Formats: sequence, structure tokens, C-alpha cells
Amino acid sequence: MTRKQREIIDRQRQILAVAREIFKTGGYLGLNMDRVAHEMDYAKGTIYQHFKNKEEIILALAVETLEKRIAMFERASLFRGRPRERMAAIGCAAELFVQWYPDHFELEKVLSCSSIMEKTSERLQIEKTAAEMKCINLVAGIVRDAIAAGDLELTEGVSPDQIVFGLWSATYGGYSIMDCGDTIRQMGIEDGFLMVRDINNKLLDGFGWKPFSTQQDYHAIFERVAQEVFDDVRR
Amino acid sequence: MTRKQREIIDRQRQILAVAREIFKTGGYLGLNMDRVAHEMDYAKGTIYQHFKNKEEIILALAVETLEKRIAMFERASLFRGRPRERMAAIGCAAELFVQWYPDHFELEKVLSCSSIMEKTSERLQIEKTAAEMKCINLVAGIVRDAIAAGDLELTEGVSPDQIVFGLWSATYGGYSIMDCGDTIRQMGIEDGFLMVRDINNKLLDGFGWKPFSTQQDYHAIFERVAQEVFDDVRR
DNA sequence: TGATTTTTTTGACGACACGTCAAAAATCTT
DNA sequence: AAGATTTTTGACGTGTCGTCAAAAAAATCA
Repeated sequence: MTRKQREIIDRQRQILAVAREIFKTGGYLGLNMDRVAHEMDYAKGTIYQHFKNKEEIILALAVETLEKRIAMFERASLFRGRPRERMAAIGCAAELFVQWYPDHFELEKVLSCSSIMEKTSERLQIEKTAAEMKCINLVAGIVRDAIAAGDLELTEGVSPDQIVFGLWSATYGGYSIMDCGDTIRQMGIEDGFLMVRDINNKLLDGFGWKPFSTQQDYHAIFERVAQEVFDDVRR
Repeated sequence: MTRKQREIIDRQRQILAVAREIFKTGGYLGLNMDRVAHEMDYAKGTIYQHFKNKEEIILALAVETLEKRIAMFERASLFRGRPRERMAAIGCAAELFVQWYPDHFELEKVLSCSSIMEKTSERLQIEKTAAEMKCINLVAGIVRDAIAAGDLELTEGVSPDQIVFGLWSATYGGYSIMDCGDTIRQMGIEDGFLMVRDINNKLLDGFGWKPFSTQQDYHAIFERVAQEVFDDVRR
């Protein structure tokens, strides 16, 4: 049945591609099944054969983009250097990811609404969490490498997960604030991305992860990573 | 016309109260105008006299809760102590706020979706941003106090806003991750609130804000603030 | 007070999107 | 080629949205 299955997978992808375009311009409220069906030249029922509702499509889109992020994080984690430099490489990957796939963040915001998420299948929910965990584990690995290398010494009661959670929070929070509302502009912040970089640097300094950002120019590492690791990747 | 106006304001409040209860259990998708009208014993048209759509109701609810947060932040900022202790008091306020008004976070998540926010009036949008700015300015004031007191020395290129943005990001991000999805559980994190406290502490340590969290027990400050400042406040 | 004007409330209505399902079309099987 | 199976179709019932002409209530006037 590999022939048939191929076709199904293929159409699934087409649906997602069409849905993504609609979502990019219209967001959650702009996306609707009739329109997807119409633009695909299929009847609505056929779309429902693949996805039980539009929320499920949105979740599937998020998982799709998360795969991209995993790939980028994996690439970044291979950057050669001291653990903290590799972590900077991950930061660069995260930054490029939100710049390259700005719709992903909008997807995440929609999916953070519980009443929307509730309409999705547990299967895909698990898949999404699994994708997130892959990224998290890559990051956690670097933290452990840092400890092993003696660059980072965790004080009593601090776990590696705490550092991962911290970076995740600051980055996710920073990007969230950046692309929603006028608050960031009113605060007088011009380059939010630079700001997120600095915050993560200060955070890791606070955890005592050497070499400190005062001793090493991590912005320069960002530039290097962008050039050396990701210059060719974009699509 | 103060009599008439009073009645209008009054009913506005009633609508919001009813809507909030519905939203608490049903979220964005559970809230609908027919139900609000029915539970208010008014016709739908009357509800529409007050709010042009349900998105506007949700935004109004968020503004309403933000007023509570402003009040809590104001109280916290009056805490007597060194600037960093006062900042800890703000952290305590933020923590209690999300615990006391868990529905506010859900409101924020809904409103972060651009296609939803687009349906709201500019008037209320501005009001919300203004409310956020009030909180931000309170925090920024403490940062400036710290600099004036010599507890914090900003290095070249670091602005007070950066610290505010950092705390905001880490806190907002942390709470976001906490109450959405299973990721946090899978990371093995038990008490997310404690984690957010620690992250903010490490961040401020990283910025060089004295006294460092290694020298002072800021968790103890939290407890004190919760007791001394907020024990009686809850409603 | 009763008539007239103004304001407010009402709920029926058209539009739209959702998700379903019996019938039609396409594909596979023998 | 006939019959069985699978897939596709789109009309349909349901629910929500936001509107607006008519009804009801309140305010004004004579």
C-alpha cells in the first residue's frame, strides 16, 4: 500500500501548504476549512478526511515548523567550541528560526489558548511535546557538557534543567513581547533580538557559566554561526 | 446625566462579570454573545450596545485584571528595603497575581493572537498598553533607584530598560511555559514558580545588581512580602 | 395628565463557518 | 464486465455572529 499512502501523505502536505499561506495572512480567524478546500480544488469532506478540524491543521503546521527548528538546533549544537559558545550557536539558531518562520510564532500563540488546544487530538499534542523535548534535550546536553568541562559549576539546589528552563523562558518571553502589542516600542527598545541575546548572556553569567559575556564577545559568535552554519540553509 | 451613566457603567461591569465566569470555564471558544445575553437576561442587541464583539469583551476583561496588577505592583514597590529587595517584592506581586487571577493569563494568550486582537477597538488597545506601561514604569523606577543607590552599575551599552525587559521576558515566558502543554512536566520541573524566582535572581546577579542572590535570601523576602504586604489584600 | 418625541431594548434575520453523511464517482477485485 | 469496495462530494442541520426595523420604555412637552 505504499503507493496509496504516498498519495495521502502528499496531499496532506499540500493541504498544510495551502493552510499555511492562508494562516500567514488571516491568522486563526482567517483560516477556514471551506477556503482550504476551495483553494485545493477538493470538497470539504476530503479535507476532513485528513484533519478533524482547523485546530488540528494549525497544530500540524506547528509540528511541521518545529521539525525545522529541531534540524537547526541539531546543526547549531555541532558548532565547534567551548560549551558556552555552542550554546550561543543554539541562540543564533533560535533567532534565525523566528526570523525565517515568523508564522510559527503566531501558530504557537494560537495553540497556547487552551480552548483551542482542547479541540486537537492527543496524538498530535504528544508529537508536538516530543518535538519540543528534542530541542530541550539538545540544550540540556550542552549544559551537561559545560559541567563536565568545568566551565559551569552548579550550586546547591540548581539543576541543569533550571538553566534550560531559564533560557527557554527568557527567549520565548522576549520574542512574545516583541511581536505583540505596542509595549516594546513604548519602552523605547529598538532591536529586540539584540536584547534577547544580551538577556540570555546575563542569565548565563548569573549562573556562573564561563567564559562570561564580559570576557568573550558572543555577538561575534552569533555572526560567525550565522555565516558558517546557516548561510546556505535557508530553505 | 450621571444617573444614566452610572447605570451603563454598572451593567458594563455585570456583563464583564458574567463573561469572565463563562470564559473561566470555556475559554475563547466557550464564550459567546448569545450566552452572555441569556445569562444576563438581556437581549443580544443590548450587549452589543456595550461591546462591539466578543474580542472586545475579552480585551476589556484583560484591562480590568491589569488594574488589579497595577494596584499590586504599586503596593509592592512601596516595600521598604534596598532596591533589589523592592524588586523582589515586585516579583512576589507578579507571582501572587498569576496565582490569584489565573484567568488573566488565559486572556493574555487569546489576545496575543493577532487575528483576534485585530477585531478590537484601538481605544481599548491603547488602554491596555497604557496599563502595561504603568507596571513597567514602576519596575523601571526601582532600577533607577538601584543605580542611584550604587547597588547597580550599568556597563557600556546596557540600559535600565534592558533589565526591565529581561525580567519581563523571563517572568512572562516562564509562566507561559508553565501553564501550557506538558513540556514543563516532561522536563521534570516541579515548582515552576520557584524556578521563575531563581531565574530572575540569576538574571539580576548577571547584571551585577547587589546584593547578589548568593548573599541574600530573596525567597525569604518573598515570604515576608506575601505576609506583610499582601496577606489581607486578596479581594 | 395625556400626547408626542426620543431613547433603549428586543429578537428575528441573513450571512457564514462548522462538521456530517447519504449518495455519487472512482477504484479495485474477480 | 459486473460487482464490491473505497473515496469524494456537496447539500444539509446546527450554531454563532452582528444587524436593524419594530416594539417598548423613558423623557419631554403642552
